[in-house]
Amino acid sequence: MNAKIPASVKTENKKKLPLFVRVYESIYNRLTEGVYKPGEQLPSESDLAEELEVSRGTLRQALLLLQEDGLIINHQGKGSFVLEKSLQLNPGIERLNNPLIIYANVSVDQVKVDMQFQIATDKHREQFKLEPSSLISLIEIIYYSQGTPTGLAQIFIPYEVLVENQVVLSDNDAVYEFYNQFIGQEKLFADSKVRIAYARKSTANMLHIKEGAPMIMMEEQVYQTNRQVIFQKYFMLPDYYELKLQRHNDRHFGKQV
Amino acid sequence: MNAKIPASVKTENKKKLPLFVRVYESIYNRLTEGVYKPGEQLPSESDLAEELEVSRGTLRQALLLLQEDGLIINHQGKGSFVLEKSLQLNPGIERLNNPLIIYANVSVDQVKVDMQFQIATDKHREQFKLEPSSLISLIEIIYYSQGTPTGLAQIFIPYEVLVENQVVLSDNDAVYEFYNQFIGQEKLFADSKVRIAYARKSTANMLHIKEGAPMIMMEEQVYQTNRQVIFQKYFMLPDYYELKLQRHNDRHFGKQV
DNA sequence: TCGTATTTGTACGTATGTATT
DNA sequence: AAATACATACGTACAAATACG
Repeated sequence: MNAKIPASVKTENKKKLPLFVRVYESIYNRLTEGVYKPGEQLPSESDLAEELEVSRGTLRQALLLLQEDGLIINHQGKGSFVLEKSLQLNPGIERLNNPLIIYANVSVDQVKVDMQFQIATDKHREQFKLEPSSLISLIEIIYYSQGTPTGLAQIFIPYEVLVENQVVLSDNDAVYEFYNQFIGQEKLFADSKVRIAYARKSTANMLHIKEGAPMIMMEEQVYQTNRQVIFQKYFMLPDYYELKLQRHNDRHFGKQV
Repeated sequence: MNAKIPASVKTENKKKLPLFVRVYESIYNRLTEGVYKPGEQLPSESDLAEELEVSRGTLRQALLLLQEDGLIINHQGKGSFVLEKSLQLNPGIERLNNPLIIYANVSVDQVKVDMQFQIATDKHREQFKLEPSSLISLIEIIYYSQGTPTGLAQIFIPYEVLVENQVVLSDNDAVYEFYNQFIGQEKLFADSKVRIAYARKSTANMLHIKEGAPMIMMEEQVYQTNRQVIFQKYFMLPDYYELKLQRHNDRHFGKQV
């Protein structure tokens, strides 16, 4: 037990967050600050709980989060251990991020945003469960690195979703900001497909590549709780992109879920 | 409350599994059997716990697993609901599976397995933390659909890992079986990269494609607890493959993990 | 080899907080 | 405003795996 460590996490400012989250953040900070170093064993749950002045159950909730982050690993009978840095994986595309920004091997320093409105096709209407003659907005974003295009995003959002979120439609920058913020929010999930696509004339022109050139294409439906809110496609030029990803084999319990 | 449902899950045969797992399986079965239908509300946690004769905490552990499976969703104050079938996503490549089999849009009905041993290169030695002059086995598997190649797997496994797992090396079929079983086991995870690769002469010959043809390439290091046990590459012909994937935005708590 | 102590995993009961109806 | 339902938190007890003498 280390006496120099602040005794209680309860006294911290963020009072609205659940206790187990604050405990998580507290231990997370110790990990990043090197109080507990890679490979080391954490104090026992009883000791840690006592030190942080929470119940063991609450502490275990926090440790569970750290496990999900891939920062620590628990072994029954042995203890909890900080994983080696080499094993602390950065989150990949299984997190709902914007791969055009995250996975570029050059720095994306410029975007060109274009926005237009279309009458929803039958396919759109079915996907988004829209009324007839609803409007769909198509946001096209071209990503550049030092003047050279690296990729393209095509984002379909029902007009009504934009209205609900009070987006200022007259300003392309505001729309871009909205999109980035919207994708980052919690409780969103997406059903995605990754394949090779070959540039059609229009995309070839936009990305300054030859017609028929292969690109990494990621196509996905994004859901908010139980409603689809976005349909989008990411086109990535193969020279600039490599999708990173963590793959796990969690529980199956004999049953292939 | 439905009186026809067997009262207790405690009396089931599988006594070794934790109670919350048996409760999970019990509710899972009710979902697949349609006792609780998509869109419906589950009984309240208190009722369900009482009916299944477990504590509410244990029931909640089971419900958590169902949530992670993407089968149900909980809303504070409202209740737990079965997700619509359309929203019940099939697990994608974020699960450590063999994409060459899972994501082929044609049925893979034949494989050709080849195995050879190499002296570990410095890169291999570093990756796997091997002694000098260790041996690495390279397993090459070509996947066919009706005689046509669809993809290729190149799997590097240290010889000592094969020995530990008592693999019969003389039989290629046994090696193939071992690999499938090994990949499917629990507590394995992988750091993966997906990009476009262009066929070199040797792979072009194996897959009956032109040199320079684009392929989806997935390259990954597979770890068991804290030791790398496999380095592998999957090459997928773009005509036959589309990688499916679920993307989430879980917790961040203000902090980008 | 065999206990014994330690450590994590599971399970229960209870109480209270918070969001929804 | 009251009732309902899920979320959080605590305390306790025991089981299971591991470590150690």
